[in-house]
Amino acid sequence: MAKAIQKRTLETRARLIAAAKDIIRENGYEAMRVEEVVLRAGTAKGTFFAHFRDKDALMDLIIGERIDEYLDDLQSLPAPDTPKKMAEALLPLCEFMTSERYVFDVILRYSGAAAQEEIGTIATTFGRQVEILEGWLKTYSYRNDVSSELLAEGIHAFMIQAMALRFCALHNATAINDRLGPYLVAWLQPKSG
Amino acid sequence: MAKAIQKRTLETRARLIAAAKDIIRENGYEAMRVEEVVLRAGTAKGTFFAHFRDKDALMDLIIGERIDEYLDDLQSLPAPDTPKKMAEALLPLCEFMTSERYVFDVILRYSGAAAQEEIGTIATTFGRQVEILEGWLKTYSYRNDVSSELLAEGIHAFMIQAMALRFCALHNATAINDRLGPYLVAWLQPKSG
DNA sequence: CGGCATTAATGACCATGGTCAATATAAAAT
DNA sequence: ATTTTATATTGACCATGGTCATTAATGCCG
Repeated sequence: MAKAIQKRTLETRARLIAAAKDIIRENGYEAMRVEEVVLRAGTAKGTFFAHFRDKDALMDLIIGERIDEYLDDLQSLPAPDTPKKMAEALLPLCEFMTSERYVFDVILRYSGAAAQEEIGTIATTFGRQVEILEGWLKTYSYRNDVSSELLAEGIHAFMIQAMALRFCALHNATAINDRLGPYLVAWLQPKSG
Repeated sequence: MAKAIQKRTLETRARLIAAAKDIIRENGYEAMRVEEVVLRAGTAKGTFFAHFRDKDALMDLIIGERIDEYLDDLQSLPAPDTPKKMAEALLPLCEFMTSERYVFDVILRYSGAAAQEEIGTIATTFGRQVEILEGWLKTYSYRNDVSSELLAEGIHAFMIQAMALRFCALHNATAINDRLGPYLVAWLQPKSG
């Protein structure tokens, strides 16, 4: 049996999401409070949790949506033909992901598909990102001793690493791309065995 | 001026830590509640926060201590001469780090030196780990087109990636080492340019 | 219509981490 | 020993996410 979702439901949900986005636009992701969302949306608190498993589930949705926009941009770009250019192409996405400590935390938490069962929006975007990277890797052959899937996963790992070090007191002097660039060169164009 | 810490302070602190460890031993990391710690230690709640910035700071301490033990083990081992053996050597540490979703979350949060200013225990262990890896990399030359520091950071990135995928609904079928092994082979012994 | 079943919304309530002005204790100065 | 200062402890209180039994809409059917 289909769910038979009422129109009202969709409206309420839309109002909640809109309210959350407003708050984020005004004061950033970290500032989002369920109470405030619910107040602006004109619903009771319980309603929020009838629509979203928890606060993070809504964050996952909103952040994931945003990531998807960056991936759209990436996809409209020509495949970069050097590791350095690749790092540059990925920079805007990295910058968004690290725009707030809180945002990066949510992404880390959900990228590993935190919510055990369901695959959330962010986790989905990660799959998509790996696909885009694989496309790039097939366009220009960087190295061919390993599968492009493995290469793509590696790029992902290095992105996370470069971003994480941004928040590290010991290492935050270096810009993301001054770190990601060398990583990708070493990963995609090793000089020898 | 030195702080002139009282003996009492150290005792209280020790009681708090001991209580927390007891709870963890009995019911796991996730189960640790400040209220319960304080109850067992026989102090007021406020005392807890006079000793630790927040709950996570204590977790950082306890988990970091544990990681240090694993690093001691690693250090007492002979340097592994192949990427595969390296992955095997790192397995116990990886298993501890992923023993609970919550533990991995704390590690991720604090590895990037979450608490902006102070360098916590976990962040410190990460520095130490990189040192150990660098030692290994210098003993047997894997590849020499890049610095061993960069290589060590890469190994770290791949460890995180392999562990994160453990919690991913899409990828949790693969064992950590079936993933880490290939990563390290590709990273440390690339076959060509 | 007017009942009837299904789905949505409500808000009082709970769990838990965290704060802070007030108080008690220890160490130093007289 | 008494006063003074520094440090540690306290617990009532707050902030915020999350729950759930109850109530209200909605839509269907005769």
